[in-house]
Amino acid sequence: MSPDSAVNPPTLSPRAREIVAAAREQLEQEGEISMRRLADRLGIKAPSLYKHLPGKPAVEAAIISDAFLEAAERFEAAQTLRELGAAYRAFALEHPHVYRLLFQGRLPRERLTPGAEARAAAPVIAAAGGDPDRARAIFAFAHGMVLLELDDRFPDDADLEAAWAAGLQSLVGV
Amino acid sequence: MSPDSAVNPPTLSPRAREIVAAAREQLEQEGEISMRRLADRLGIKAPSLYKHLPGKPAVEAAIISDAFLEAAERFEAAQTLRELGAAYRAFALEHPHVYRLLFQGRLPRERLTPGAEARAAAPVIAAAGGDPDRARAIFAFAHGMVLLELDDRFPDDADLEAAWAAGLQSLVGV
DNA sequence: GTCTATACCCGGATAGAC
DNA sequence: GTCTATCCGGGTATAGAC
Repeated sequence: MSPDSAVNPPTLSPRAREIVAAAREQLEQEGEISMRRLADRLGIKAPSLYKHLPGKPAVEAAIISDAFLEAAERFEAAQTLRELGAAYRAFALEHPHVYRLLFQGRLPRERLTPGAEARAAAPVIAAAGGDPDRARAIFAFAHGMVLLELDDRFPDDADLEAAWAAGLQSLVGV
Repeated sequence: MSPDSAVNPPTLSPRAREIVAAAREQLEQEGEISMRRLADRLGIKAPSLYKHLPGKPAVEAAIISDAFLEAAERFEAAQTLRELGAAYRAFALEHPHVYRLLFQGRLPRERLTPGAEARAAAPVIAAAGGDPDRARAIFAFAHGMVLLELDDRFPDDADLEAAWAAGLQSLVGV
């Protein structure tokens, strides 16, 4: 067996990569992916997309794998837990729709680049000092803060910096 | 002006109440509301629904208002923060789709029964000792934990009781 | 191989007849 | 109060032209 006989994910053709790039753009700009509008964007008809990728879930999986690695790089650059929290929030606010694709709903793990999810998670685990329960609590706090902010759940005058500081200080004792 | 001249929400007719009850059932059982299947459930055609309620968002808003009050009653019964956390998680696990309707995405506040959202939030604020930053951090933690659990984001062998305990202990110092 | 046209099924919603 | 007919928007499968 050759090394790239891996089933997940199938290696993408150059044309498929172009489609995925356009889909990422569409997601960022429109907030969702529509196969029909994605085809418009590329100047082709919707069914043509299916010659390059098996369907919408495959397009999403490719975006997810890429974005996990992108996010991981930013998280790895953080030196302190406070920086990690800030990096996490910044990524979510800069790419809200991509954030939701990565962290909301069930993850199609079978379709993802192996290791991509784990690499994004690693900095959080490290910051928790190796305690998995604490790491999960910190992750849940950050995820909850980001989603509540993206979903406009906090009052307009809420001091979110202070809430982040309060949470991180309590959870990690910084 | 009479007391019930309130614009939000419009008082529902008995028939509309029946429709909303059926929609709640559908949401719990199927995980989503479809106006077509909702009509099937009631033995009528989809367009007939629109004679009683203006559309799907109105159906959802009625369910949300009811469910906020339902959840509030359960949260108010909690005596300690540990109990409140347990009550929060239990509600989410018993009614996962309703939970998402209540707490995920933008809330159609204009359509809701006034005060319903605030009443569900009050016990959390009280448990935080009146500190709004801390209350937001606790809420974010609980929301994140619940969503990550519902979305199957934790490993199967994760000890979620321990993660809840770790988070609540840190955040409130119990 | 790459595209197109067509069509199917699902969804929410509206107009107008009974 | 309910109906039928209809529109628009999705994802996607198939057939066939180039």
